[in-house]
Amino acid sequence: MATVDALDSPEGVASPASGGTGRSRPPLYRAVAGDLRAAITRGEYRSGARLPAEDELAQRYEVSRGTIRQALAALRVDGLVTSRRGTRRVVLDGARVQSFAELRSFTRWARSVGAEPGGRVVAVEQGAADEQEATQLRVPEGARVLRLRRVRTLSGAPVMVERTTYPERLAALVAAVPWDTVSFSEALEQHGVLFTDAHHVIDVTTADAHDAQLLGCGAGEPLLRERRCCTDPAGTPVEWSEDRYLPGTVAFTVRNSTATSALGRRLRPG
Amino acid sequence: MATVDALDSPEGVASPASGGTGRSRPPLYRAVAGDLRAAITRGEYRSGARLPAEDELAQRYEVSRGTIRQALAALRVDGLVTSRRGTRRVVLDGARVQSFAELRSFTRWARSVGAEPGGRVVAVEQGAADEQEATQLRVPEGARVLRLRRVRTLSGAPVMVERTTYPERLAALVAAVPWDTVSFSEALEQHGVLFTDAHHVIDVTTADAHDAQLLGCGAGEPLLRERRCCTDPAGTPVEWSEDRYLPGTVAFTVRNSTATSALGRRLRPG
DNA sequence: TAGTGGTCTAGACCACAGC
DNA sequence: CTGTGGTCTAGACCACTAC
Repeated sequence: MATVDALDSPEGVASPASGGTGRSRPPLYRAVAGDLRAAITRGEYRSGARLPAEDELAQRYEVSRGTIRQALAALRVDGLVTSRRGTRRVVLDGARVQSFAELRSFTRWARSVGAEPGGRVVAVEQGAADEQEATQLRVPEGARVLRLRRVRTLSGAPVMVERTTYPERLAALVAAVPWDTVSFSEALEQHGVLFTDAHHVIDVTTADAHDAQLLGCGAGEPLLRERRCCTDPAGTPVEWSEDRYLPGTVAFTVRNSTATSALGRRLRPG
Repeated sequence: MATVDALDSPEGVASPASGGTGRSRPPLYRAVAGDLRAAITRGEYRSGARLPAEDELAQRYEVSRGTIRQALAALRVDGLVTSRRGTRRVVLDGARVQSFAELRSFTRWARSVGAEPGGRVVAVEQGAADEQEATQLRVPEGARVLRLRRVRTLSGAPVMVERTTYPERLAALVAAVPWDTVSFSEALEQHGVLFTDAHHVIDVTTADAHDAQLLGCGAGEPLLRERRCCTDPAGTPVEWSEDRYLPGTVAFTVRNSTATSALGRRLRPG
């Protein structure tokens, strides 16, 4: 059950002089959100059920209503509950929402769905930014960039070709990552590179000869394409990638609502 | 410039005994968010620039810091600004984010990008829900549903085939909408149907004979597919739709961040 | 050390849903 | 009408950044 016990997290007592950055205590509202999320997952509040009122939750968790509202806002963003003035919150049909990290990293996503992620670097090259790369990474056209091409596999079977471009500023760091590393993302994060925002564009393209060879399909066959630009907290682009998936291997899902709307349709030029 | 003037919205003085629902005054934070959004769009705060501090904004708009934070949270969700403790907010490269309504409604979206939306109903039928429809609309398999198939056009050219299924509860309402209505969404909203949450799945499919005929492409050619389920505030499904776009006409875009993550990748069964 | 955003509280009033 | 979530305020303390 959802009691205050859930808030007495072990990290409460800070062991001083610990190594690393020694993260500060996680905020209360996150603990509350986590507990409510767990209760929903556990089936304590089934799909369609009404959540307790904010005031009641505030009493139960012994926090203020504001903190409860922060927690509920998080659930709202994840599409787990509705919110309407005048009535209690209702639990939505709870498709699990992926974390930002799972979204950005093929490796993390694969692990989260219980598949075995793999990858093979097929090309690394230093080059001059073309128009698209320049625009996305916000560097001058012709600036030096590092390109990395990999085949990504699930349980050994190739499902995607990934073409990632990094700005020169990160080139040395990327080049230093062993080629057989499964997750470049995690490696870069360990070196202090922060990914905090991403912009995705999803459409259809066709396989070129190289794609066809790597994925074992025919040239000209349709592929699901995701182009993605990740930025750091200052808004500076840190990675630009074009991923091409074999049809039938993955689909992209989006949840949104009147309160939060991050998906968009885009008119293609021409 | 961003002054309090922006907050003195005309709807301040309520004309009593007006028709319709006579919406209540829009919240302050929305006015602030709108003003900041406009300032960014106007180029007053360019990409990469730092926004004023919360306290300064609070003074400038003569509202509390809490209200300013609500407004800034909205900009954050839209991917317009970053947020990091210790430094001012930074304006991100501002791709305009579409509203939920623009997202859900082809008509609204088309208008928002300055294109001329059109549509033609090619079939309306009463039928029994198949497995997918039953799951999505959360009705028993075999329950009566209303299916609507339309070709959607941009400036006269067909770009998409839309197959929408409504639960029986809405059938009468939908059937009463004139077939030449451009936006069924707006028509339904005017009759009190609320759309507040949506779940989208995006992938690739191939054109069947009917698609090919309607879109003027070859059967078997790849199409970009969006399947969408919209629910009302109580979480009850109100619409299930499968839209198939000609490649090259639209792309889907998603913005997300560590703070808000609504996009997901999904493993396809099989 | 000063500035800034993140978190949290306590209380107030309002609009809307449902009885 | 009562209960509920939405909005707003005023103030507090803390963690982190940048100087």
